[in-house]
Amino acid sequence: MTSETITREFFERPPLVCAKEMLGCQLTWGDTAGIIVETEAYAEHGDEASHAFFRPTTRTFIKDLPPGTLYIYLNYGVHWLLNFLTKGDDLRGFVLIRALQPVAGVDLMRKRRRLEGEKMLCSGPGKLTQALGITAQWHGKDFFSVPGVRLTRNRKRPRLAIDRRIGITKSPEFEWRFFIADSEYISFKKRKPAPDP
DNA sequence: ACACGGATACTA
DNA sequence: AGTATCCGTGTC
Repeated sequence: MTSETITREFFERPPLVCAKEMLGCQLTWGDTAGIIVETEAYAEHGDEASHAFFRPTTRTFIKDLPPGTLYIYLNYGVHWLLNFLTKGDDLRGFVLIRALQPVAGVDLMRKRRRLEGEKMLCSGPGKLTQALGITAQWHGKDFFSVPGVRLTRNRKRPRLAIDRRIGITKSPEFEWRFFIADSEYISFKKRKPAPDP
């Protein structure tokens, strides 16, 4: 099976493009790994849900650091959330990793999560960081300089599904959440289709 | 439906 | 220093 390693050029594109293209890629983090099955995009400009909209330090972060830098922060005082900085020419922002399908180190994930069920291990942005052992110690680090960590594409493009982002109150209308349509490992069931008029 | 939780960044 | 903010999870 061919396996292509993702390099920095991947992230030299807009967050919407990267968020879609990361689906189906394998994220390896030390002794654990998972297929990315769900992502969300956040834009530097025009997106009120992005930290860049209300935090000067996040705008500085985007300006000063290279594409592929990890942006990790604590949410609700409990969960670390993993984001990648992406920089297209004039469209910059972040991709939030929201769910993985576990493929390696599953027993270690179970131990860290104190859970047995495989589908529960990484089916949420806070769950997957706990399963992979990700904390703020990698915040601001260049993904391509972290030992034992890599992104690879080792399967054909999955069938995409699109929906609104989850858990936000600002700019809720943007359909910037992407997931693998038939995956059993996403964080949130697909919204019911709108009833016929 | 609701409690839990704390680092961060911004104000003063 | 003090406080408002927050892109969730698990259990009720």
